[in-house]
Amino acid sequence: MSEPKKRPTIRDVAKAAGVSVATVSRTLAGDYPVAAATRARIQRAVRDLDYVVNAHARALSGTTSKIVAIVVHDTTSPFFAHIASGVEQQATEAGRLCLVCTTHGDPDRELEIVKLMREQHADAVILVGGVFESEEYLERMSRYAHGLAEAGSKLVLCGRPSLGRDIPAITVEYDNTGGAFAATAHLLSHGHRRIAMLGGFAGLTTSEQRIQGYSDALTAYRVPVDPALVSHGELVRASGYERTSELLRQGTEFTAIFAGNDHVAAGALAALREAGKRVPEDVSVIGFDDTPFSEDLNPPLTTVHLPHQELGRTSVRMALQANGSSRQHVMLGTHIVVRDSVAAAPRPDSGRSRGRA
Amino acid sequence: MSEPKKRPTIRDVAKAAGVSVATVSRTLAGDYPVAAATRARIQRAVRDLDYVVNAHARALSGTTSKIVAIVVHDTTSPFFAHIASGVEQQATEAGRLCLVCTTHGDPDRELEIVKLMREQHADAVILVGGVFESEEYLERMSRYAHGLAEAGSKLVLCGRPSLGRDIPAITVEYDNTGGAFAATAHLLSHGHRRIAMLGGFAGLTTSEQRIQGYSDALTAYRVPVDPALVSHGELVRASGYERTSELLRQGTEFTAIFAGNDHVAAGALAALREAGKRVPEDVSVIGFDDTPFSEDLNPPLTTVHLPHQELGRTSVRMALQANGSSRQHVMLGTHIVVRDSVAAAPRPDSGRSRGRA
DNA sequence: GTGAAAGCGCTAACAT
DNA sequence: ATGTTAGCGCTTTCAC
Repeated sequence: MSEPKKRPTIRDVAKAAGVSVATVSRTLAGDYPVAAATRARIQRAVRDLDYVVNAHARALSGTTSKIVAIVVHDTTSPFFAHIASGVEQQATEAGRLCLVCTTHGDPDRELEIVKLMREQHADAVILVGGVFESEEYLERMSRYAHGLAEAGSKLVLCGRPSLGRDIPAITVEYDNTGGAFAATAHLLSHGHRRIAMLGGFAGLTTSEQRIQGYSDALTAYRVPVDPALVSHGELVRASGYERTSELLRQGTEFTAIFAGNDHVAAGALAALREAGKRVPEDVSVIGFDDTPFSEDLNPPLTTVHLPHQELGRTSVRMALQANGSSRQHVMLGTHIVVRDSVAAAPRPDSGRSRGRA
Repeated sequence: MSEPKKRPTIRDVAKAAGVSVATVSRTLAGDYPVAAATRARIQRAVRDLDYVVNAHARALSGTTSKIVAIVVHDTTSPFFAHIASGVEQQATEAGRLCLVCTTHGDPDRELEIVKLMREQHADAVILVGGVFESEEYLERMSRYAHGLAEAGSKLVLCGRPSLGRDIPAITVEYDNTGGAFAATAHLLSHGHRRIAMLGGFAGLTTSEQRIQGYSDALTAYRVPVDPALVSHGELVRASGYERTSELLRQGTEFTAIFAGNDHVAAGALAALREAGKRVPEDVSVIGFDDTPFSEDLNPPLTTVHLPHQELGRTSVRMALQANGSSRQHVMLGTHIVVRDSVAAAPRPDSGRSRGRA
């Protein structure tokens, strides 16, 4: 076991090139007039010694950390994965490294992570996805925002609602309510009136917005909202499966399902199939997210497309733009992707669907 | 715009608590005897000032950077996403932050990233997935390994073959060849003899191994390998779709498909369906990966399960274990998940499949 | 165009 | 148990 011979420092390079460390630093930074000959000697030394700067030393002496942090609930869900991908790409283009952390939806963990990000002096911290907007949340977020701002980091809220003028945070949202409205209206315009809504956890901002869009659409069509048709739960496949099975078991009447996201839709599809219901002949299903696998579901899923990548890229862009004030607000659009899971509502007397009353 | 009032430093805390910086440092580190009263005063000061350490300063003065880096081709593919998730979780449990970078399969980009990781003094650098094993690759990887080792980082090769004793790198593989063998044997044991292999890019380590497993199984069953049945390409859905369509168009005879991964399988399924072939009655299909959406394909896909999460976790664990030498080697197992896409080969004269000769 | 030197905020000896 | 101090490796005035 040979001594881990210490890495060369800028001083070693300076010595090897016969110049001062200042000159080496300037040459490496590239933003300063340096004689061509000197530069060449330095670059040679760098190569010979296999020198790389120490990012911590650099970050410590003033300049930026070159790090962008993104915090998500979970990295494997396509919703987060695609947003993260957008962040990563844009960060890379901006010469930044990308730190990824997960909270699994735990607010305390989120708090802890934001603290870690402050320690890292990340250039930007991007908080993604829904949260429970309690009083406590507001207060906490306000502290985050200030702490980060003082540490010189930009805070961006991605896919979660704006907090208003007094808090230094950039907001990059997608039109959640609008998307849910469109999805519901799509079903409504196909003649469906009994539409089950498989929502997310009650209280979570994203869930509430989607349910809001659902209600708004119903109201616009003068269809009363039946509480028996809306349920809350985790937006995962198993939950979609269970909630749909339960609806069927209870004998609740419905001709369409608006799933809180595509995972839930996949579960609903499976439950329906198992119960012998045909989609879309007996029951129509519409999803939310438009993740890549949606087109391979059985049948291919009609769903609402969210601009995941763009959400991520925009977040980074806003945070990093030089003259950017904190507290900007952008809202990205959504649109429906029509595939094969929605059809006209079956005639009420056709008897295939629920009870022949 | 108020002055960005500078963040408090350890010195401010020391002053506020009426102690020396050393005491503060020790208290915060927690690994040193400090009088209860003193500790309390310090913690109070920390809270009052909203102090957080500067990770760069800490990293600079000797100790570790608390960072684990993972480099993947692409973050959105479930294969990488799930491995990354395992890495992230284990890193978090070990009190590390997780840096994620993507190469999009570009070896030069990989080189660049490894350099960045050296700058960051990451505790561990985990390179994930297949590579093109050229001479150049070997040489390059050897340089990586030494550069990283000198910077005090552990290098782990995850899901790529070991490089042998002389290179300081930990290898965490899954049984790629074995998995491919099992998949092919599964088809063979169902009576299939004409099995199309939709492989990955030629030259990529992972592709070669899977094709090797395929050939080995065929050979074990004394079935000749027909080059017309094996193709190379990107392991994405579109490629699976196109290659399958092409096979059909050419009139190549086959009763089963071994897809290089589940995305390719999804594409193959779509192409088959479009061509009026039933799966598994006319053609059987087996995938590779077992990503969550596989069970929702039409029909639910029989596939080879890879221990993604475990691969990630193990990589971190090996790299971080105190007494761990560099250059260990672990191989994780795989297994077949049976669903509905494989059935007995159709009787050759049943006429449903390819040419009635 | 180049050098000298003062930190950046922290940890780890080394004292006491 | 606590304090003093010397760096860690780099950037950045300020001189020349």
